[in-house]
Amino acid sequence: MSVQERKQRERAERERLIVATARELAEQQGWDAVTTRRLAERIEYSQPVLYSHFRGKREIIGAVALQGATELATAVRAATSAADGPRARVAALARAYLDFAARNPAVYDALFQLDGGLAYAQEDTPEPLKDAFAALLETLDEVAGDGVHPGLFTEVFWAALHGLATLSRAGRLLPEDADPRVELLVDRLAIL
Amino acid sequence: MSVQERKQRERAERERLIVATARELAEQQGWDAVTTRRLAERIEYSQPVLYSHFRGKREIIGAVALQGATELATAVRAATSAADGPRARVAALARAYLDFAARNPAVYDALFQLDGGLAYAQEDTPEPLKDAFAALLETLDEVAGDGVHPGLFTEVFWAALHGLATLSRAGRLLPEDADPRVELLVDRLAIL
DNA sequence: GAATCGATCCTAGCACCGCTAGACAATCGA
DNA sequence: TCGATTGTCTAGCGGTGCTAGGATCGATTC
Repeated sequence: MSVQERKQRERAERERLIVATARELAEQQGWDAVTTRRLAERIEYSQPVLYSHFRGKREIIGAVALQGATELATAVRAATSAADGPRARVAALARAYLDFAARNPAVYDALFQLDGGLAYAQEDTPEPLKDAFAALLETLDEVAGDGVHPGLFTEVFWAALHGLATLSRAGRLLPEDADPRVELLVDRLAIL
Repeated sequence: MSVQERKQRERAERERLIVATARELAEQQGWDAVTTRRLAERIEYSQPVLYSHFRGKREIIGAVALQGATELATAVRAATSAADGPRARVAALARAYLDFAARNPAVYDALFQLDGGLAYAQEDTPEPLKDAFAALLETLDEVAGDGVHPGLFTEVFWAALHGLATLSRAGRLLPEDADPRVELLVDRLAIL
């Protein structure tokens, strides 16, 4: 029994190594550089080993995405819980979100830009994704305004943040005015 | 001289054919299906012919993007000019933008999701891109609010629309509440 | 302790990708 | 009519994601 447990442990450890390496490589050189060959070489196993853990590259991206969702939720909750008052909380949320996207571009891509084979806004949506949305909802709930469904409000606010994040990163928006853009967004969307 | 002109005409015609075929194929089966081999086969020329018109696949995507930018600008202007009053104009703009993204997903991807090798928010940004932004600015200018730079306001509004467009299309948002989301966005962001 | 047998991993290769060198044919100017 | 130029194609390079099948290793059994 103990032998089997050790094997399972080692297997789980290797799976973590794969995901961590994929993430690292993606952050260093972009997802295009994350090929199954390079990934295999970095973990010092052959290519087919990857396929004994994941169905394919897509699932590896998905695994990185789930990791990212958990971290994003944590980052948002940490930022909002440290702020006083609704206005400050919403602003902190927005900054934390955009900061996460800027600091972890590859992870953000895995979450929202690439196809990680994950289900969204559905029954079988993985828990980390639901929880990340919940983290946004917790703070945005109180500023949705009367008669506005908090979920709907959160979706719109989230979409705005997502737009800012992606357009900024793609060079569609100049980075200089990032702060006033956030201020404008918070002041207009949130009802205090 | 006339012979040369005919050749130039034919060459330009073939270039249009390449772009149109790439766009068609992308809309039908997604950009992943747009390979240089398939594209060459569809236009009934060999692969290298593509490279006598474009530096590579990226430039073909860029060409589709520029076409899309022109059409997006036209669609937005048509919608806003048909609306009465600032509120109606902004709402029409938002709907026209999201409608364009939903009806031409591949073109929208070429514009904002994929790398078409185009410069944005810079000196050498191609005219169609500048004009598409200008089309948004024309209408949003009047609802930016006092003391808010219209360009900055347009960027934020655009980012919100872009977020809604991409998250909707990726299945991150359920399509049912599309209308109320737009209403909320317009009511909150625009100062009437 | 040796033999067996199953799990595990790797080598090799598939079909496809973007892109290009070099052979070939068609057309043009002299 | 002939040479030069232009245009196009065939063939192939190195890369991709993914997989079949053989080899090897280690736990189990006698």
